[in-house]
Amino acid sequence: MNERAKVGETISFLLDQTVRQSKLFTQRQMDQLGLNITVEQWTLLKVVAENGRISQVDLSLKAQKDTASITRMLDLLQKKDMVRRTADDMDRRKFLISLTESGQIFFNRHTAQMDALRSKIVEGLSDQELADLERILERIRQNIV
Amino acid sequence: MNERAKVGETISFLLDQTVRQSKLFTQRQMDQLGLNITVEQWTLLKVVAENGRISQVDLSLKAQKDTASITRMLDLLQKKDMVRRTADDMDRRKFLISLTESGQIFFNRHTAQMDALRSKIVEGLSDQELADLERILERIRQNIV
DNA sequence: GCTCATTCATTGATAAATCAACAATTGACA
DNA sequence: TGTCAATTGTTGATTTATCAATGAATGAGC
Repeated sequence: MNERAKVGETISFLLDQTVRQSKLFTQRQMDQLGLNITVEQWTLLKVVAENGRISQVDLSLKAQKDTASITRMLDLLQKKDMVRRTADDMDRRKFLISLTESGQIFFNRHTAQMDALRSKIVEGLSDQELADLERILERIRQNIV
Repeated sequence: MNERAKVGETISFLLDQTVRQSKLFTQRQMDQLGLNITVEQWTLLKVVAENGRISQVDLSLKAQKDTASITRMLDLLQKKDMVRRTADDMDRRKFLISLTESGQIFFNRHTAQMDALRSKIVEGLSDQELADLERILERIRQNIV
């Protein structure tokens, strides 16, 4: 391994750029489709759709985001009438987050498009390559615990 | 390919998390070492070190960042007396960016540590796996042009 | 039953990313 | 030479991430 690699040659740089540009690509496609939400907001919406009536801490675990980020993203999604916060009778510190009716409709209406975008990003990669990628990323994640 | 994968199972999510957590890991190590700059600022510093006397547009190309981000990051690095902006005699729209003396000293002093951190992230990956990773990321980048 | 540590959600400060709009220059070309 | 489009850097608005600190509520242990 070359310890004196230029910035543009390092794996971290490549990883970072790839992720950022994928997100940018997805965002622009979403804007063109007129979705009017961000990539991150879609991800959060999807987690809520998959887990309905979930607390913000659990949401932060599933989405792997800081609870502070979750709070602010939920504020925005709530303004767009996509999600609601319901007080938890069992634990008054908590809110249970769920999709609103229009949030559910929005999610259903755009899931296929979003899946297609996601597929486009890994287009042309074989199952073997995808498996390799997952394994490598897993290893990296172990390295930084 | 499963079109109905949960968020946590998608490649985009894995990529995103890996990059974010690598950055977080690196930042915390840097904080412990007392570097007092951010991961992104180090990257920019490194690009300047590699390209001395470079314009902000060229810097934005090398670092693959928006010129707006470059402007603000340079403001911060300038406050820390790491870089300077010198007026370009040939083109009065431009500044030429270079390391200050203390910026150069700082960069020299910490390069080995930063290289070590970078190595730690890909520890245990074979040359073959690194090559695979680069190829796969390259393919993804082609997909989103 | 009380106390005290923990948990949950929020807020503030700071950094970085994106887009859009802008002023000052530059340079192409009619 | 004069005009006009393009380039360079900056700023503003918005979103997301990080950490630290906070108030309210919970629950474990005495």
